Amino acid sequence: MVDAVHIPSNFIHQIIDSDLANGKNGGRVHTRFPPEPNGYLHMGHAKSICLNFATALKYGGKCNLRFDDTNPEKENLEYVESIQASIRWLGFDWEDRLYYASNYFDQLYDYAVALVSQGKAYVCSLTPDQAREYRGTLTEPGRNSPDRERSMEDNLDLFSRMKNGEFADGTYTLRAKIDMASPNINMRDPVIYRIRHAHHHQTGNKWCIYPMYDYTHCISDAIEGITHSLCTLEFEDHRPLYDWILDQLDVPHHPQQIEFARLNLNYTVMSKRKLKQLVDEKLVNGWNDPRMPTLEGMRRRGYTPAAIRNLIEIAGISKSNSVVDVGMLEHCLREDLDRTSPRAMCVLRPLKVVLTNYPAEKTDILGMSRHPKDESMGERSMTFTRELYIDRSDFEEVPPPKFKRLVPGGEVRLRGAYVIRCDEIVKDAAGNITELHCSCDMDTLNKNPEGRKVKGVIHWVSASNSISCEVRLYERLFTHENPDSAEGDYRDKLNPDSLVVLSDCRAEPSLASAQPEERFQFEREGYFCADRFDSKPDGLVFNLTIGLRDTWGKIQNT
RNA sequence: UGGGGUGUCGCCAAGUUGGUAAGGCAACGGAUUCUGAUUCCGUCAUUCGUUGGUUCGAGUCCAGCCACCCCAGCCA
Repeated sequence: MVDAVHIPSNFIHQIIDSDLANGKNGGRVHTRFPPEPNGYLHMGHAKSICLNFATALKYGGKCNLRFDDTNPEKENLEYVESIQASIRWLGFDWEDRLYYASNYFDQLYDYAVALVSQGKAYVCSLTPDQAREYRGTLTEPGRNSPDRERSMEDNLDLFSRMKNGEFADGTYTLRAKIDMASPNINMRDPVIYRIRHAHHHQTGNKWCIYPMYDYTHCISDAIEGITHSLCTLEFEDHRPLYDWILDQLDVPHHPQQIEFARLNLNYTVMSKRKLKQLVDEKLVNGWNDPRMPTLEGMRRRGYTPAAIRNLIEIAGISKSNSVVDVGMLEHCLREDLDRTSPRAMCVLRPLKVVLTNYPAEKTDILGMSRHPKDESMGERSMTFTRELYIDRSDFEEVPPPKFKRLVPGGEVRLRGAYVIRCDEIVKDAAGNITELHCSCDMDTLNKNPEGRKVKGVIHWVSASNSISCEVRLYERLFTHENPDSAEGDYRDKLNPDSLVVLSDCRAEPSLASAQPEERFQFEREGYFCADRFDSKPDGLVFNLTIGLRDTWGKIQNT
């Protein structure tokens, strides 16, 4: 459990401060994160998780995990498990407070009976189509159901028979009796129970009627003693119903619902429907594809929980619909990764370099710090040999202006080793560069050459003393800032280069022991992590989490 | 054209009793650097959707207007 998540004060905390000052709730603060187990958690959920848990932490309160499992047909255990794993991974702990709305089905039923007994709810036989027609429109009031004045006795009997399984799905519903003319459509006698002969992942076949969200959520909150029920903006219109239900019933407590804006990020989609479509149409490789904004995908990609938490912190909590720039997330990521990742060298696109003046049998064992600013990470060693690999992008036969890497006749420093000069370019029959013949200035180990400045520093690996590995390079899934925008299908805005697999990269020997999910900074390239599922000791696979800031690349593109 | 919300710098976002626009991201300069990384300095809203009004004084109060988001599931 992270003990310090700082959500900066926001309008919700101001409400809580004022509640506390007024002695409301006996000084308690109790929140909950209430996912429906009908899919995997994504970045949007992370906001709610952080807000709810961090708020509890800030005020010395508690936060429950409650599965809002009132629609069995869409839910399953796999989601229940994945959701818990993701919340733990993010760094939060609900201790012994894991609940399910289905825990309350008996109480919920009793409360419904109480409502019927008070004449505040009735059994309705309208079909879904009829119900829609009776509901009216945004600008016209609805009409009362013909069943609205059914006697309390008959309602009780019918509701009990609904529960006992005497009726088929869709034949009856239980509706709250409120006001069919309300300008708020949620108040036009909303359905609170429907018949569903479906197996439930928690309650099995015990029930064939299931309570609706609006009816369930407020009562669940009340039962759990939730003080502040935080939810997203689209539920603002539901608040009157939330309060109405609790006002009718003899519940132990009346929580306050407060709404905040969802998290939106540019260059991605967040809707469950679209995410599912990407998976189903194999546009990505599953829900945990490293390009997905799901927490499982981001985890596999190498994102750190701290970076995600930090983004939520700096993005803030408000009520305005906004789109956060992924650049902010990337900033949080690099900030955390730079601090925590040991450095290593890995040549992504190898180009052989032969040091003509370096004896074939000679070798240098070079010690290099794992982190330039954190000595506690220690050192690793690399073997320097006559034949090396450098990255193809670090050599240009015809260099662009301001290029400060290797060029014909030019010098460059091999990081942590010697300064070399390119003397000869070797090409194959097709004119492709196959190797470089260079000379090594043997007097430049750990010291600068006399009388000249060598500006460029590039990374390298010994040809014989390095290991082969696969590297998966990821970019943003979409090329379009707003894939959801009106023009065109979001799938047409997918980035064709979002995944590039490099199968013969050369890594320094110390990387051989990389464990799944272990993170590194490959110097001058970016942050990588060993793939959680595919990386094996004899077949290392690294995922690019995020590249280093690339001002050179930016200069070139302008 | 019903109801509920929101509009402060390219992107987030503070601004609580009206007193003269925080911060972060991005961007742009520059310094340091054996990662074109990191770090470090500096620049970046006479203006708060808009029009009026009240006031010595308004992002903050009042009125009108405009734009955008959400709601007509027996989904959550």
